[in-house]
Amino acid sequence: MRPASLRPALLPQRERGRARVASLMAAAAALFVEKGYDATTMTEIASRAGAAIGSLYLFFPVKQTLAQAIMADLASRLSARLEALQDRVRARHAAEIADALFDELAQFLAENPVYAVLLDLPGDEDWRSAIRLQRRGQIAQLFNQASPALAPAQAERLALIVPQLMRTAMVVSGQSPALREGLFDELRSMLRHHLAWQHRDPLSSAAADPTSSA
Amino acid sequence: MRPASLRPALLPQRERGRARVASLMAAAAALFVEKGYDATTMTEIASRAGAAIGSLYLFFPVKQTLAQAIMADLASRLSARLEALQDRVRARHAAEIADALFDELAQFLAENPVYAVLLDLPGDEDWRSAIRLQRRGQIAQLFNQASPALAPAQAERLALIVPQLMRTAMVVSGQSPALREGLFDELRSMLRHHLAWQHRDPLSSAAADPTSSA
Amino acid sequence: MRPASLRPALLPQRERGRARVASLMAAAAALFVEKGYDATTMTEIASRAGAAIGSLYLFFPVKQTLAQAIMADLASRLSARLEALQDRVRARHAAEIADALFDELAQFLAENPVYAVLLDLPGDEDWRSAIRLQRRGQIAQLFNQASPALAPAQAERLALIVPQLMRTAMVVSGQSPALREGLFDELRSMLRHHLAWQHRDPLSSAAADPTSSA
Amino acid sequence: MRPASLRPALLPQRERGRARVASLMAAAAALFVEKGYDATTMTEIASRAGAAIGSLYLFFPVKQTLAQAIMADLASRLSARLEALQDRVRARHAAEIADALFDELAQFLAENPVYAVLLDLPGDEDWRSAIRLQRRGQIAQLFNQASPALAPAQAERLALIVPQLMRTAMVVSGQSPALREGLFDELRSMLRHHLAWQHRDPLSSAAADPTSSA
DNA sequence: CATGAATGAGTTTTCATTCAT
DNA sequence: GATGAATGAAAACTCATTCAT
Repeated sequence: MRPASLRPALLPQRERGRARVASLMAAAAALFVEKGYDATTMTEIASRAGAAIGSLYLFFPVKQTLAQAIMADLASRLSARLEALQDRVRARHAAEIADALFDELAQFLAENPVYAVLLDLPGDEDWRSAIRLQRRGQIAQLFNQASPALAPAQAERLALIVPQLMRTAMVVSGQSPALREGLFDELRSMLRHHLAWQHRDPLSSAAADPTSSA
Repeated sequence: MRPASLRPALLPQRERGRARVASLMAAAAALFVEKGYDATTMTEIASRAGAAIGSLYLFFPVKQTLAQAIMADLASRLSARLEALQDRVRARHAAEIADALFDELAQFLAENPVYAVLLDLPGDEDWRSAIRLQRRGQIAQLFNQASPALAPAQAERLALIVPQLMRTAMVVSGQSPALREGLFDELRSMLRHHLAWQHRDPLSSAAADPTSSA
Repeated sequence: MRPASLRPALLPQRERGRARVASLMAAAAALFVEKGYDATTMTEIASRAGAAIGSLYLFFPVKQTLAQAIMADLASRLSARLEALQDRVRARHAAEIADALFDELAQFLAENPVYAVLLDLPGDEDWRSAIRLQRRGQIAQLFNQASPALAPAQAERLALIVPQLMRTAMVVSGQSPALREGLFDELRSMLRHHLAWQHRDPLSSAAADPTSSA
Repeated sequence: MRPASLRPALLPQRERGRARVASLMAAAAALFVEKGYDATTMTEIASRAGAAIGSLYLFFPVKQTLAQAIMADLASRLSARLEALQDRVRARHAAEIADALFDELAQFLAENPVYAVLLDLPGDEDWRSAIRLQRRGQIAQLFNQASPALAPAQAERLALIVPQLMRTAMVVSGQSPALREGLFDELRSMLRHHLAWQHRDPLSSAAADPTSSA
């Protein structure tokens, strides 16, 4: 493996180029999901996209740039969705926000399984942390607008938790449909109750918690 | 090169061999956690264990067998722990069981981070599914003994969910200690409340759920 | 390492590639003859052909495929020759056919010693049997067209015998030239007389065989 | 691969040692026939013989010494048989000698297929040539005692040819029994006629050869 | 003598990346 | 831009041989 070239990824100028880049990214995404990032070879990607290996390198001079490009695209799509969501749930109860967020993420991950694959790669490159950070920020924002208001620290924690809960749901996508369905509801309700509990009438708190370990 | 699986994994018969196998597995586990499975080379493993590459292949004729051996070991340790746990929580409330299970898994994963790394590898070999299946079965058992009783289907779901919640907790282990601490408690309490809620006095059920989306 | 046969043998599409493939096969053939199949390394082949090891694997992803490619080529050449021969000897006496076949094979093996080397490798892969079978069929055909006609079963036997006689002749190619010369003639005449004898005037048969062991 | 040790093969002193050596040689011979010399590993040989790899090296410090030991044994057995044969066929007709020799070799090779395998290895070590030379000499002797006498040069040639004819018969040992049987007879009669022809009444020679290419 | 672990040079094979056309 | 051949460092894996007990 020679040192990665410094040449930046060529930006496709014409329509034809943009289509080609899209098909290369699609092929790569599909393969990353099927076999994992490491096990997928550049040659395989090119060939699945019906392109020559040279063409692939024209646009993505280093394998990682493919991952980055795919993730940049998905991150911005997700970001847009979350932004739209933000408008819809402003000033709702945290439980409702969680519910909506849950659905949004579920749909997104179902449509773009490669997102999880690439975000969970070992190693911690900067661009990956950056994407995670941005997502966390956006989700925290979402919860910060809840009414009644959440403690900012909890919003932070939820921003970490919710996406992971989603991954749980995804992991079992290979399971029987019935199980998956139930699982989904269970997770969603768990989250909802959690938030409901924390923001119920504080007076009844201590007495009502049958699980308090104290 | 003839097919890789013809050469059987030698099982060490003398003390010296057993020690070497242990040190090789330890070196491999450490490296898998540090750099990921794919990025770790056999040469590196051998060298970290202070062994010759040939010695490594003597016991683990294919890289995958290392992963399998490590996982087989960890799976049986975890299984033993869960069995012990089962005796301690028999006939407790589901919420309590969840709490105890949560702690048990947390400790196990903290001590054996390689467990998560190897179980989450891309691809779906049989031995990996088998390990997952066994774990699910054991955890479901745990919940099936709860009192008041859970629906068996829910026990199944929880057996899927709890380990994932744990992973969530682990994933963020790179975060600031303060955040991690809070996160941990948040997850645990989420689970506890969820179970508490579902199995509280049934009479007050419908009226008391402030989050019902209906 | 994933199973070796997933990476398909690239077939060269440009002139440059075809030339390289030819030179790789030539280098391999030469080395197989010089040192035997097993003792020849892929590295050595590439280097003798003036190519990088990666280029060799580009076209021959497994060592065996080199042997196969070489044999496929030679087998088709030999087949063509035998077909041509068939036209020349149609309806001749079996002894004459044998003689001509003998010469044809002798020349072929002298020009392509690797043919014998690769056909005689230990193990019995399918492609090797297939080549042998085809050759047998073609030679049997040759003898089936003899006049007077041979019993089909004998044609079959000859198809097995003649190539081996040739090998005999080749094996001793390391001997002194004088001996080799005589040997060659001896083998050829043995075959000729054998066939002549069996198909002479049947009336004198029994009485004339001075060697009958009866 | 380190340089071959200079330590000579240990000669087994006690009965137990001799038995072990025999079983090691038997295991090696069997494997050499099954998979070829190169493809057979020392470890495999030891394990098939139920011995430790260390024990194998105790008696055969280099892989080649195994081949040599096996061949030395077989060569002397064959030599003894040929010597016995010599007494039985003294002063017989060359055709009869050939016939008897044919049978003798056939039986020997059927019983000891490893003989052919090891004698035909690529490369030309001295010990191998020596064995071939000795065999040739002995067979030439056989024919030199024929009556009427053969030209010494022809005896030499036959000494080269007959063993090869035998190999022909062996090569097809995988064929259907019927074919094999017929093949055997065909080869034997070919040889018999060849010798009969050459030593018939010289007066009728020219006229009687229907295949003379002149 | 026996044994089984250990060794490491040598082989095959892979694949990200570059180059010539 | 496009293509397909070329590259070679690095990885996986082998196995004859040696060594410690």
